Amino acid sequence: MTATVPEKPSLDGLEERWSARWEQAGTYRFERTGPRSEVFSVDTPPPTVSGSLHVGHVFSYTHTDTVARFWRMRGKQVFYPIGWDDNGLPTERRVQNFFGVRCDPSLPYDPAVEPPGAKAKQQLHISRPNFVELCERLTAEDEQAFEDLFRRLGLSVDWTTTYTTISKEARRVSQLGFVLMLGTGHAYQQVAPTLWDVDFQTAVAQAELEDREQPGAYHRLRFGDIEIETTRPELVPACVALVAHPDDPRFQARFGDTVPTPLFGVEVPILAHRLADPEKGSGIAMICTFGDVTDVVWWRELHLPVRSMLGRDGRVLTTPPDGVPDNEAWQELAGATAKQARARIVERLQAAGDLVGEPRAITHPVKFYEKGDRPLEIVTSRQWFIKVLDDKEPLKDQGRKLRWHPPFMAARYENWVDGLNSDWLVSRQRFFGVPFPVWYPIGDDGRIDHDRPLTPPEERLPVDPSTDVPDGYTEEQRDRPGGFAADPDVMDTWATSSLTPQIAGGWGADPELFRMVFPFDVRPQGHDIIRTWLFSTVVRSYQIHESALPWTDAAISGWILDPDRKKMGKSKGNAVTPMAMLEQYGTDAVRYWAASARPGTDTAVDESQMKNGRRLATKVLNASKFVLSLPDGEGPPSAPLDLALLAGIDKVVSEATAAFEGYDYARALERTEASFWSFCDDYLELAKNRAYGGGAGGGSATATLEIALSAFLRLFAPFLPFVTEEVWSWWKDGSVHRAPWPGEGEPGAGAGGDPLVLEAASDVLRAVRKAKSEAKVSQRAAVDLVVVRDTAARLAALRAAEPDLRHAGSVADLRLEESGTASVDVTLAPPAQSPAEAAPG
RNA sequence: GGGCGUAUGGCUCAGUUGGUUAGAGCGCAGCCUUCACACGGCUGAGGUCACAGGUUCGAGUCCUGUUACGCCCA
Repeated sequence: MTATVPEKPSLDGLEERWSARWEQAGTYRFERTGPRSEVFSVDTPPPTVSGSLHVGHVFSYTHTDTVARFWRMRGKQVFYPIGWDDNGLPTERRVQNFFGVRCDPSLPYDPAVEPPGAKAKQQLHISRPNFVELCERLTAEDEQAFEDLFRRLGLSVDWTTTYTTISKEARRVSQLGFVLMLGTGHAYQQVAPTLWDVDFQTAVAQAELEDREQPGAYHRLRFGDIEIETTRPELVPACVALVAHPDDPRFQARFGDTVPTPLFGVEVPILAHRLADPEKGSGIAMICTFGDVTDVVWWRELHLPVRSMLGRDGRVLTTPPDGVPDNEAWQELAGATAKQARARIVERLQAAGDLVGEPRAITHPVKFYEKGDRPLEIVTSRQWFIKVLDDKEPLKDQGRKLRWHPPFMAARYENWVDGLNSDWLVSRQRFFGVPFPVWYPIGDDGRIDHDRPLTPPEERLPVDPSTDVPDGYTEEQRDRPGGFAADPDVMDTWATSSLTPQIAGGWGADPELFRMVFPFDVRPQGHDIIRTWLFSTVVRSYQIHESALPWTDAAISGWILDPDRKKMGKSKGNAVTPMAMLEQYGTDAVRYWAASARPGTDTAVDESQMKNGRRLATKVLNASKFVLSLPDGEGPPSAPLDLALLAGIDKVVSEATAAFEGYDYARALERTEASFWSFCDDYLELAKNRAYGGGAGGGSATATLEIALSAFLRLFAPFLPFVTEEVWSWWKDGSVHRAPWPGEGEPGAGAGGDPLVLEAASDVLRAVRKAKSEAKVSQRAAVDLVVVRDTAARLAALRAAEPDLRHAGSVADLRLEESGTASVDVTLAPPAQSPAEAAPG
């Protein structure tokens, strides 16, 4: 072939070489040509850069990349940006420790601030804009590490379109989304009891909860003549009522009575409510403000007073709630953590004779913030919410309209929406995040008027209300009577990352781009964040973009497990470094492993699969070298064996294409790979002699080899981008990754060959090899006679490839006999004879 | 408690609407240094497809139940 084949082709060093070339040539650059229908847009997950790199990144991002590469070869303009999620708690904590600073949103911006560093004895308090600057400085380094990995992994993202979730542009989009939803009433604020993390001192949303089984104990307490059971005896001072099921005969006569709380003697009513479980404990429970979410329901529905006893730091307040005596028992609790308070009050209850029997140990599920270490408490505070409960049904419809890959993942979404029990709480009492673009007027009496929030016009966004001033006010009026006050909170991370399609697509800033890419084609992501990222993105698009879905397809990838099939976690010390893996096996090999995993399937790290991937890449290199060092093909293919091969390739192409269209990259790879191995093992051996120029049909063979190689390289290109590009560069202009996907209209496509010719010849060849193998002789050993008995149809097919078969097996005499029972008998030449003398021809 | 998924050779997995001797890789065994390939090739051993019923001419594949494991939700 007209090609420049290296003497000794190698896989080493391909990554550096081709990554640089692709960057230089803009191979993966998104071009704004053509309409939306010719664009394939990917809403890529922005990884949390403050976390560590792990194999999971390599895994799922490879899946997306194979699909993006497929569509690029299909002629689409691929919009494949990537973002870095630097917004949120993980970054906040890292920056505090790294720079020795603490954010104080009440401070003004100081352009000359000097962070003291990690070793500082005292944390320096700095303004929110200063803090954000430091976050940006630190995350820039982290982002570089991610970018290095993803480039090494060969992701075909367009590196000119990266974004970060704390960038000015992301803040603009995030705030714009909020302001619009405030205008439509989808966002609202409310003073309400909410789940609260006492360590982070912030409210948390339903989506961030997790139940953890915790040891606890039922304590049977005496309230007058009634005995209740509780796992949280320390909340007795916060008790506002007792509650039993309305149908419970044990308590029906008592509804309306009051009983005194132990130790404090506060009279509380006995009430009826359907949520009281007669089976649980003594059948009657105490309602405290607030011990758990059921307390909140009871409190609301039974119109009970509030007796709060825990502060935002999770400690008992110094002064008792209204109506509760400031007695010795209280003073012993004041200032204690919930855990300490429990131990103290149990002792006192015991001494007072109000504890019946011994506490009964149990394990029960307790709600935690997923990033938290202590059980959540419930405190009353002012928070921002986004309405979702009102839209449950339409949001479920949105989920049904989405094409899920694999389809069963849709159930996760539907389950979650069904289980929603509160609106989406989006405010966080933290610093590093997108601030709410809101101020409040302060009355002349100094009271903040939360009912009349002031928002900036769209063109002023993004703003930081802690340093920016609402229209019509001056900085001097900040926090003064008659002036204004900034909303102190920031948005939940998901409130911003729920807008990644809008951020990446330039919503509100680049209408041309937005029209070309939105709604996106696909959201690839893990199933662990269906309830957060996927759900919240659906909500935002539904509410902002007139009921639009943000994408048509959701490709859900599984989790990566360590080799022992345990969940891969950096804390467990079992995480394999992805860069080391890429260096050891080569990128193509690691991608092969990742792409072998079925969509949505949890997958173990399997180095043997990477070895196999490397073997495949090497095979591609060697087979290509062989094909490309042959004489030029003189087409078109005409020999029956050659047409049979091409028919097989047609089939593989259509299977791989269909698989890719359904996001089943793994099937596409499997089909291609299986076909490629039989191409190498069987077809190549059978066609070799003709290709070298021996016998008739040499031109057909070389033309066929050329067509086949071209197709295989392109079929493999999404999976093995480096080795395929390397080989492509030996004989073609341009990048294989911009070459058209094989299909109809190709040379050799639809030539109408009979696959049986290749199949029958391969079967006989295999039998010959087996005979030689069992006789422990070289595969080059001569065969005197092969007798094939088979059906007329198969013999006819075989006859069409007879010279090829005889050359490939060094067979002197081939006899074909029609028979009902198929068999192949191989008679080797006598061992005394040397191979050279026995060679046929 | 509700939902989803998985169960196939020693290991990791494929098996698309039910159809001829259930496939691959790794591992294992044997052979071959062959003019594309020893960072290789060829050949082979190894499976009552979790269990029990059922539908069917025919079930790894469909239905029912059971068990085990994983995940999501409450």
